[in-house]
Amino acid sequence: MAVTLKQVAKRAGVSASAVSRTFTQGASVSEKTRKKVESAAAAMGYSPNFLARSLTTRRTKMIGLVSNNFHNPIFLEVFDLFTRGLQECDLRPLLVNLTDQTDPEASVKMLHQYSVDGVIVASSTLPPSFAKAFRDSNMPVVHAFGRRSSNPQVHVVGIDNVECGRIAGRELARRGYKRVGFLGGPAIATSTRDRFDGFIEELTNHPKIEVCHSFATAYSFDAGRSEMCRLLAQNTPCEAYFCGDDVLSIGALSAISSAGLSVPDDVGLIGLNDMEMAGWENIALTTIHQPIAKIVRSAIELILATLEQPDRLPEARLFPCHLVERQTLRPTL
Amino acid sequence: MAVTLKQVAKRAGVSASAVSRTFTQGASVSEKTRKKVESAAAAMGYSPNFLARSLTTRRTKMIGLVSNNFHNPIFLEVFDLFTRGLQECDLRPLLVNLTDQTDPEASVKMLHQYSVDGVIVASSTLPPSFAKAFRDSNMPVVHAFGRRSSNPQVHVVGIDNVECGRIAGRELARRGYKRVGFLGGPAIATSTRDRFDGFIEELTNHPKIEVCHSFATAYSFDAGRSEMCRLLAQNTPCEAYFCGDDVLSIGALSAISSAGLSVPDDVGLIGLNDMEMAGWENIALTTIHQPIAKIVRSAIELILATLEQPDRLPEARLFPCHLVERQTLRPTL
DNA sequence: AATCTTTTTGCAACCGGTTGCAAAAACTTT
DNA sequence: AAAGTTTTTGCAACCGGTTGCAAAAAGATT
Repeated sequence: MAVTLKQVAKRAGVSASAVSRTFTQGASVSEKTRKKVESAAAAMGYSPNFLARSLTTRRTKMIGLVSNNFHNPIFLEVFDLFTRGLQECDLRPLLVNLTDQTDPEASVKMLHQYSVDGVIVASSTLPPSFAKAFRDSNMPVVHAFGRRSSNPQVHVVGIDNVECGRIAGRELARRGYKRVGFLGGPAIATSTRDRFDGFIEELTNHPKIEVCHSFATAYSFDAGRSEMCRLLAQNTPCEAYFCGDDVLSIGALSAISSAGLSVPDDVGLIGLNDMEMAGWENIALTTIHQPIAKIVRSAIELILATLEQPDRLPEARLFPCHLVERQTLRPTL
Repeated sequence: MAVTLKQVAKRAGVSASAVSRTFTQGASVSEKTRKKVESAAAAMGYSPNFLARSLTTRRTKMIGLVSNNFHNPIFLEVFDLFTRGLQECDLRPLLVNLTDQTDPEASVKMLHQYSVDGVIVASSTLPPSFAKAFRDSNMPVVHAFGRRSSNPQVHVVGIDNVECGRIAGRELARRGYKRVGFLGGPAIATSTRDRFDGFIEELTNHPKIEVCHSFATAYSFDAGRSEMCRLLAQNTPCEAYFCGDDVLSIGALSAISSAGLSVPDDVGLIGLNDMEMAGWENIALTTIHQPIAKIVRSAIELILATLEQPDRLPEARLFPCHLVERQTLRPTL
């Protein structure tokens, strides 16, 4: 079916090596044979088979792009950035959805069988067993949106979630709220824990502020909404909440307005991510901006560097986040 | 680095063929050698290299998943469904983002070089030159969310956009609106044209209803918002609009509330897609449900069938859509 | 024109597997 | 036990490329 190198060689009246060399960067071919080969190839519609090539070059130029976040709209942007960024570097993402996966080894094995050059794990809610499996895979791995570990064994690119918690805490304190809440994502997610820890830490500097907390079952609108409904039904809801994520905040927002309350007059809200939707006029969420584009770019750079130099020491690149003020916190007193 | 078949063969004391056969479905190996091979393989951590295998089997089990819709949140769901569905069939999606691509041939060539078994194009806004390039690629191609053509040369799975336009028109008429508008996506997108045509066609049955139309620059929140702002600033906005897509509707919704108007009292709105967000309580969009999960499942089935039987005639599978009533149209009089 | 360099070329082995084929081994049947 | 049948096995060729190496061709130098 497909045209092979040998057929081109025959037609061009040269050896197979000559054809191969015309299609490999920096190989030695005379201008004359190159022309012959190129015209034969063009006439026959030949282009080299990357997979066959990969057998000897040991490079497939495929990168496993692994995630389990297919319900948070911010990840559409993440996928967009990753795919475009990788394509620019002449790499192809082999997409792996971990959602249904129970066995971490299975995914690692599969990526290995497809000989991907490296793996980018894009997830903030990766179960530890998966993190471990990828770490032990002896493929170059970069964990984007991951957590810096005290003893990193894999590259991590993301934000300092603890610091984000502090920023949120500081901001609520500054606005004079006296009773504040943390409405986190899944309690098991490391990102949730870190944000929580930072939040609490910061607020210990303000002993007069009362702090409570609860966790939604997922990073999703529904989870945010139902958790906020529950909180509002309690006797004493807080004056303001730090939500572990924008989509959670938007769910909470919906719960608040359903309850006939208004934001920021009755309840204050601060999110995290600054997803596109947070800026929509009917949402106008005050939130902590996470520099996704930078994270993605950096993750790609890091994986490229690791391909060049596989024994590179694991590195953690954490980007600073900043507050974006919109309309869900009351003004400073 | 990686363990090869030959090493396993040596350790197990059998020929390479024996090892190969142990790892191929339905090959003839005695229980005894299978055991020997399996224990050697397990001890060495061997698993067959799919790409090397693909050279002889001519199956990579990779499917190109091509799209240019990375800004409409519904596509996150689409990607989720596709990746999970493909994984269940033991296929791997090689994701291609067409956004920056100017040359259709380049993508086709790349997919060819990676020897994908087939291609799923998931896009409702595919420029014709791309559609043509994929059609001519002589790979199995299924166009999901595509348009049925009068002379189909590629499989299409999607909805009947013309019929959706009719449904919307019929519904607005039924509600007694006398002045209705079509607020479409990009005017070049075939899906937009079809929805428009159906809408107009239906409303010719109601000569007393006045119809106007305009097109947003993209299927996005911002585009919907700014177009609706423009419309509201006119002297005589319509009583109700059919928006070509939910995300457009949500943008329009925002424009309407910013203008101090309310939905559905001042302006009625009907969308198309029934994305998750449409059901959120603070949005509650009345919309036409597009059965994404069915479309995705069907697209996968169709590509599988085409892999089995490559000369299958091009087929168009269009799924019926139905109205989901929420709170953005006024009740029937 | 003869010699020395440099570049280009083809051969052959290899990457990691699969598979048709015929021989070998294992069963059946008589 | 011999003959016939079925299953299992290894050899060798192949899938579509790349690459080290030595020979051939081209170019430079005297």
